Amino acid sequence: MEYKPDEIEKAAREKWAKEDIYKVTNDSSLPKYYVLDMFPYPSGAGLHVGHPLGYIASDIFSRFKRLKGFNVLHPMGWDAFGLPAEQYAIQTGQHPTITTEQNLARYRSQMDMLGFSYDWSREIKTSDPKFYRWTQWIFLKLFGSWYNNKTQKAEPIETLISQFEKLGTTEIDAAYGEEMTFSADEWKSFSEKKKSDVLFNYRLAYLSEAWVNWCPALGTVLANDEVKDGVSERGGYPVERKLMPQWSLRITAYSDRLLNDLDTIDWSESIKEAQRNWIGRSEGCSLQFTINNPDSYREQFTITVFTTRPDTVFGVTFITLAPENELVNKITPASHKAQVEEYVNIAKNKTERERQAEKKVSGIFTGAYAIHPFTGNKIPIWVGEYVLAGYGTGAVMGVPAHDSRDHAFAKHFGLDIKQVIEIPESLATARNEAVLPDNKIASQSLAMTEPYDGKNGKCINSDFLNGLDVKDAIKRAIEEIEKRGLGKGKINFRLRDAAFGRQRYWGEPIPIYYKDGIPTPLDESELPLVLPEVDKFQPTETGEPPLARATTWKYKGQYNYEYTTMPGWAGSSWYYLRYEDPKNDKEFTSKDAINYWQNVDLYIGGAEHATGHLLYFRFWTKFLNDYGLIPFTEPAKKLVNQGMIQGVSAYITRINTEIFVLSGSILRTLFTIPIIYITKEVADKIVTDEGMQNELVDFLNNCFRKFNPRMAAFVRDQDYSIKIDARGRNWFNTRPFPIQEISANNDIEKEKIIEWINNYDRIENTQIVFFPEDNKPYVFNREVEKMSKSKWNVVTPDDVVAQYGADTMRMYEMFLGPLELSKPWSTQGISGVYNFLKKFWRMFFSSQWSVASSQSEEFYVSGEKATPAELKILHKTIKKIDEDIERLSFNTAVSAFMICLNELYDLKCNKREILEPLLICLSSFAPFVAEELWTKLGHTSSVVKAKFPKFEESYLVENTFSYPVSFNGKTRFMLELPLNLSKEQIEKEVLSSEDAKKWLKEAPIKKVIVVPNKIVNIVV
RNA sequence: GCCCUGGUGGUGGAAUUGGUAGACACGCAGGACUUAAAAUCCUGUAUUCAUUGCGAAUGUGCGGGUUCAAGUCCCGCCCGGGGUACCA
Repeated sequence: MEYKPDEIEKAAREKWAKEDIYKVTNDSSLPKYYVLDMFPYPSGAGLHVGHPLGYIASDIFSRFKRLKGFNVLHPMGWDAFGLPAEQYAIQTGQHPTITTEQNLARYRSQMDMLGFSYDWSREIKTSDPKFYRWTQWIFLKLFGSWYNNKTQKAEPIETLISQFEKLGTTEIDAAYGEEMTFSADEWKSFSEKKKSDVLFNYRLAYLSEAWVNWCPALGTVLANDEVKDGVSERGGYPVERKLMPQWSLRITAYSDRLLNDLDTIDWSESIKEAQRNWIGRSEGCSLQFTINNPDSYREQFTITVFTTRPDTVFGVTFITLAPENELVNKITPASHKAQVEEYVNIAKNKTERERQAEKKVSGIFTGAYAIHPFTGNKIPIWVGEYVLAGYGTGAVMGVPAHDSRDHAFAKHFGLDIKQVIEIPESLATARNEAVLPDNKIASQSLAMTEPYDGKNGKCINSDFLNGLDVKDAIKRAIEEIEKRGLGKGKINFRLRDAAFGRQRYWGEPIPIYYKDGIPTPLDESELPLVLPEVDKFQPTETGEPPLARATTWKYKGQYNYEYTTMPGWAGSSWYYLRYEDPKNDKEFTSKDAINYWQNVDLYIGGAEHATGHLLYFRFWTKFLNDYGLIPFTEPAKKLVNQGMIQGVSAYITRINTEIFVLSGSILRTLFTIPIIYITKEVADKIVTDEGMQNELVDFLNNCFRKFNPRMAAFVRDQDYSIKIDARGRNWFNTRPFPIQEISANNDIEKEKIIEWINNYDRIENTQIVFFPEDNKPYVFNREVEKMSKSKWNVVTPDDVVAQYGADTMRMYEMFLGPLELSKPWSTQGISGVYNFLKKFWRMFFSSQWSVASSQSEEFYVSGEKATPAELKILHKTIKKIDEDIERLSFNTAVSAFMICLNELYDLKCNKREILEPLLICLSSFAPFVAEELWTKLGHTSSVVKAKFPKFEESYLVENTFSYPVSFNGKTRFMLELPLNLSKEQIEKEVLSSEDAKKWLKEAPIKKVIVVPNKIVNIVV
């Protein structure tokens, strides 16, 4: 009987569905295991071959754990809120609910096709009010909490209020936005509104005026991790900085714990490192500078800076403020006001992208001076873009000798550079700076051409710090600063609070309404606050978010609800808990469920969520733990990042058709020039080769004449000829072409290109020309990159499954290489896995050993007793598979199956005693084949419920070992010796062997190394 | 720039604790079966030299080192991939 994947897979799918085979219960005496895939966003394109990589791995692991006797929670659901569905809704008017439903139905069917063992009775969807009710509930808890630094826990806001009432701000050590001090009496005298504002300074979910990443094209605010290179991660639209009222979560309160607890979890080093960098802890101190203000009527101000290098305080020669710093306006004397304001305005209004692109130094002198707290010197105060408003105090002390940015700034504006740390001799030499006899360096004063920011060296020119090493000097300087009351030791984090409001429709409503201008939370009992219907998904004419369109969007018909919605990551920050008890309408998850399932044992997903989702995920877990709602502080014990399966895209190069011609005084575009396709090779040649350039110019001029006689006349009349800017690569456009259409040689008949362009670009074929005009096929330029619809390089699993079956697809993706590795998709080699499955199948059919036709073969396994050799092969494989799955080394496990099969095949083994346990091992990789053969073996229950075969060491016991014998480390021959020999006996045996004599000849033996059961090495 | 990764045959990759480098698979070459094809099976396949057989030398990005022994450990470079960037 032939192996027909489509038939057996269909049958198995139906069987599993009918028997509800993957359902798991919460009341089990078995040990639990929780395997989770990262929450997918169901996009319109469906799954491509890259998506299932992690799902296959987690599925194999889940099935394996089930066979090993665990009660395995392996759920799937949908991160259903999000921008693409809403953008689509804006374009088509179709409600995001509908699009989302369609998309996830497609995902679901693809997942079923691949045989994933999800318990679909636990399916969740973030856009379902039954789910987001609890997201809102957690938000309200965050809103009603402050962070007590003393207990290192979130606490109800009421405890803070009662402290305010008793003691004001004294004795409070809380995470806050800005420093506040008031007495209990003052607190009591505050208006309701004022009290509300003050509390927002402490709440974990709060509303404040904040600089945000505003994306005009998307009409919304984005979190830091949603902005890449100054543009939005989704869509690539420019992002501006804007000051606006904004809901945020005080994740910064958890900085320390988020950082420290990384050491307790088994996550990849690269993710942990990315989080450490993102959190960005730095130790230092604050330091105050008073302002030397000649305008005596003006208020006295102080500037506080944050520095990690107080040891360099004597090297301060200027102070720089961020353009956004409020002090700029206050300290600038009238004489400088105009210029400073102009500079500040320009700097503030730049987009993130412009700021990042701008590499040159910019800044302006404010006209004001500060007093150096130790030397009493007057030092100028500048404003500079390189100082960030959001970090530290938005002000830095300029130490140009020992900070590269300060150095660049000082050099550019001709400010003093004062060296205060000795440069180590080796470095000074490397820099060609003369070293004087007494180990002082010639450039120790003014002429430092490069900054030295290293932390090795002793302080010089630094009064009480002189002679101290940097490390000691830092301590000493902080001591002195604290003693003189100029500042105090401080730890700063790079991590910012997370913007939580989105000016969009398709997200969870924020359960807040505004009563007399005071943001007021809904009561828990009033949840869920359900997303209202709106006539359009766009902002209102006055620029308010879409929710403002809903006339009913009022609390008790009276007070306006909050118009912004939650960001995409809200639901995914806690969803893993909901799977444990997905239907509960009394609690987010029951205590019993949490106590049984606990946190995720194995979490598999892409590395792109390193600083976004995975940080919020940990943050919310810690918060819920603070309230005793869950008994653990980390959401996932082990995290594995699967590599990306990239696509290969084919690029076609064409000459930029926007050729401008100066007509009179206006630049006109010549639209009528044909589209000219050239290969990458030709394009590269044109850039450098003048002969080729001339040829192309002639060619273009001919095209004019041929395709546009009027233009040809113009060209002739004006004696116009096209010039090519050899440096300007912009001259060429590249455009992706569907990769599936192209042969392995990367070439294609030109007619095909023309046909495709007609269809997709709607350009008539008379307008398409190739250069040079030979008859050879067009050769493409290939690139390996992310699979994406827009690049026409997407390969779906559907095609692969149709051709080879899901089992082959599953095993092949695993066979490609280590799970964590990224690799381009290629089906080269898939036949190896397919052949394996076919061969495995044939082992179960009677006449397999005759080479005759396969038509008449019947299912047959022998009941004979297995031989020791057969048992050895089986148990070697059981051991290997078990170990490999445990360490997620699926590629080597697949190899092990192949090796096992080859060996059994050589022995012509078709014994049940061997094949049946092997089938169970294979069932987590190829569940369909396994189910079919399992049934044929006469079992009535599913292979899913089988027990993983027990490994018996006794079958593997050997009494001899084949020693590789090497001379000077080079292996020369093998020698089989009994295992029970002593080192001395082994040495004797080896030296007396014929082979050894041949190699030894007369050479004297210096030493013989014998490692029992490993190797023998003879040194001559 | 900084941080994290990785670099092994024609290709994907294996070598888990320093102990036979190249498992397994693809591809390729040759052969069997067949009228033929598909399917299946067998043999070979790191490189170079030698081939009459035995063989020999080289070899895990490059240059050093430690060791009886290095793909694996140490030092210094080069290249690819990913992350991040005025974070004071």
